[in-house]
Amino acid sequence: MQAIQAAAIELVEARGYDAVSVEEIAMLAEVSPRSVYRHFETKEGVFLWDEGDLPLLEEVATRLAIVPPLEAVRLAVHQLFDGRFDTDRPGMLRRIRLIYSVPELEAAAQRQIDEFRHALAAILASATGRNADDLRIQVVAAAAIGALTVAIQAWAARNGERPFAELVDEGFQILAGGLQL
Amino acid sequence: MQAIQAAAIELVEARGYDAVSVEEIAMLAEVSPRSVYRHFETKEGVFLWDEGDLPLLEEVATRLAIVPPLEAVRLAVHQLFDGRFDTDRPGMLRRIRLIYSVPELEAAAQRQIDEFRHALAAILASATGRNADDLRIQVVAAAAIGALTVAIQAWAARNGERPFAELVDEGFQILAGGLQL
DNA sequence: CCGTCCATTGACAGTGACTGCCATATCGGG
DNA sequence: CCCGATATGGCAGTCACTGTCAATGGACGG
Repeated sequence: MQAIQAAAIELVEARGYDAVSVEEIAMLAEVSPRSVYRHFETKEGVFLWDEGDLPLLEEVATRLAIVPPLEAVRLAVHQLFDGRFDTDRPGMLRRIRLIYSVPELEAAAQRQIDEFRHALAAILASATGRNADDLRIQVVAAAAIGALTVAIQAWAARNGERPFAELVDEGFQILAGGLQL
Repeated sequence: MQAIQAAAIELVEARGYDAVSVEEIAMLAEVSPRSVYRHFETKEGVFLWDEGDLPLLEEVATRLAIVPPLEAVRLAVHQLFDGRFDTDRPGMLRRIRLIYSVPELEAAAQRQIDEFRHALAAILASATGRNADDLRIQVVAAAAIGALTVAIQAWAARNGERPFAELVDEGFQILAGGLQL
């Protein structure tokens, strides 16, 4: 999977997303086109794939017993992502930039994020004893996710020079402050 | 365009999104498949199309001179959408439910919303004299958009029984309050 | 009433994403 | 050595989407 993703990024950076077919990606990665679809659901999935996305929800859930919701999300993010953004800075930068420069990929990413938002709302609801469709729960989840994606994009826009952790903290601080300008 | 959209909704409600081809939609609407693509960019676009989406940004911009950002967005939304949600309740309900029950459509909607978020951030930036990539600007825009989409989905989830205007106000109140639970 | 122009549409062919199906290879355990 | 499980390749088919060209039909000046 890594080989396929690497080949795909290579080609798309050189020639653009639409101008690269799955067949070409498969050729460069030395697999059959059919095999690409065995490992990834879609062409977009090849670029979005990331090994460490799943455990975040669990981290949030554990912390919810102790700290308020926004705080739980913030801490979980620090725990799981600060390291990755520091150690693999060039790779992450490359991939994030690619995703947000290709509309198709940005949309697919947004879809993934949206699934995560729903899951987060469910966790917040069960932790606070509220209903999952409670407006307050939904708004909190949406705002938290929003701050996170903004932090990611801001990190990439600044070439990864400002620490990701700092951007996350600043974003959540703005949320907690009631969003005055 | 209305005829095509009506035909499309009809078919998809009966048989599901994937089971309906553009060719069938075209047939029911009594046009050629090619003509569908003359009016809509994609199959998804057929369902997302809505005549009154564009003026919102202008409304926000004018109000920004007078009231704070969150307030400007809230008021502009009231001005432009309260009416539509009241007068065409069954139609809006049908379309919103359809969109959010089909992953492909939800993703496409999200993409549209994201474009709007970027535009909103740009407006907020120019109105406050800040840079468009200012983290605070981005977070405010993301949170506002989040509250709006939550309001829309909450409205549909409650069968349109709670007034849309009320849900919007409640959402923005939660944002302004710092998002405690 | 007729020819001309313009815009909208239909028909057709082609590309590429994605899927189902079947044959083949590879490999650890009996 | 064999056997079952799992991964892979090849192939054919569907469907979204695009470029191109020809036909249609209505508006308008003559």
